[in-house]
Amino acid sequence: MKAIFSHQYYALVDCNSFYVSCERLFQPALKKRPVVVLSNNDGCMIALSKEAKALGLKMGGAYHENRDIILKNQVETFSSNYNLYQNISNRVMMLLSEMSSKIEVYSIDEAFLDLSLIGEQELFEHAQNIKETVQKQVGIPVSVGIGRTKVLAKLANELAKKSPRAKGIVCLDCARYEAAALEKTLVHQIWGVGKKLSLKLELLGLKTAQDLCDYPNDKVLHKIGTKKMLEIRDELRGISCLSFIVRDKKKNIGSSKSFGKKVFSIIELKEALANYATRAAFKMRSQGSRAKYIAIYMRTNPFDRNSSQHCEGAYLRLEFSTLDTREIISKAWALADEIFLPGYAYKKAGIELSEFEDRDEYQLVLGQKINWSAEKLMDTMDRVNARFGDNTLKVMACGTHNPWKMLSQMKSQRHTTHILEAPKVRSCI
DNA sequence: TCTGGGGTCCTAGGACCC
DNA sequence: TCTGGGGTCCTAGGACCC
Repeated sequence: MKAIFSHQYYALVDCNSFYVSCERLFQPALKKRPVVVLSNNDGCMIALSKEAKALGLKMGGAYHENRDIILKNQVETFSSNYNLYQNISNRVMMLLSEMSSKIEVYSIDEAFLDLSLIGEQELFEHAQNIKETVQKQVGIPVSVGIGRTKVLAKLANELAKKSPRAKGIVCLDCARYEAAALEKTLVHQIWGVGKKLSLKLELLGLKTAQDLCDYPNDKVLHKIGTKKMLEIRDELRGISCLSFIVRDKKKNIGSSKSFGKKVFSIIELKEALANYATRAAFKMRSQGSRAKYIAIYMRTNPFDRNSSQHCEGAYLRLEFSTLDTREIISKAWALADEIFLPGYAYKKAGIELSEFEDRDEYQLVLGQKINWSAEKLMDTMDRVNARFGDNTLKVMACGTHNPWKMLSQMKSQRHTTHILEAPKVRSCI
């Protein structure tokens, strides 16, 4: 007889090797084959199938350093295709929200579910149902971890992914299971404990999650990792500290990318910035916001030891918030003029918008006029681009040739978001 | 040749005020 | 020689996440 807790429970549902699973969805022949998905610019590996990991390939590893292994083992390689991944993610999240009273979408491939309406005896069965339903209706394999707090649910999920016996589900619904899980988890594997914090914890002699859970000295923990560290320990003890966040709007929105080649000219760099600004401004308008704060940065390639380095940022705060892509570009360009240094080989640039106000409800200053024509123009531009594809309408500052543009040589089709790239089905009748 | 991009939260310490 | 103290607000930057 197991001692069952009487508590609130959370589930963490995480899609297995999400980007790889999305690619496999449209190419079933890739099942059981080694597959990797590359970051923007085809720089490093950001998603790997189990089979690819077994070859010794690592998450975050540089593509060019592992090309030999990849070619020799015929590893299927894809450039990232975010249109596809976001669309599949939306389908998964929609389904999950139907299976829970409350859902916190934590990232593109994982979500916390509030299980307060599920009876304790039914938790495991519910996890099985979630797993099977997502697999059947969207075609994406997921792992489910259940625990009394978010940190415990996350920990359960890690074990669900690792242990072959668990078959993708770990439910910490009794003291014995919970203790075993804490004992098996090392401090650096705890959610919220990164490299720096785990080093400090290890210096204290704490090796496992159980050690941290049992550690009584609040003062010492606070010194190591402030309030956050204490919250993590309490969550491990089953005391809920991290709130369930139903994310509404983002507080800052950025866009930055590495260039496909070295950029020496400010004209090309500004063109890239105009494109990034366009994207950030569009994302901001989609959530109904307007920005007051604009920051940009540019940097050379830190890996290139033979070239001189320059990395600098600049920002400004507008008198009145804006949602006008043209205004954002012109401010970004002015900032670029301030910090750009000729003679350097720039590799990356980015823009960030923040200090948002609500698009339609914000404080006007005496004498301030709303630029209705700009608002209408932006709305029209967004609608046209939504209907006919990104960049159908754009500001000329974005240029047309974009020689700095990143490489993305192995991208799959936008199967679900672009009509010309949808899979074709042939009838045999 | 080639090493991601996009976020959140927290806090120390500076600036300023009385 | 002695040179206040307490409070608030802001922000850059650190740490972490996927």
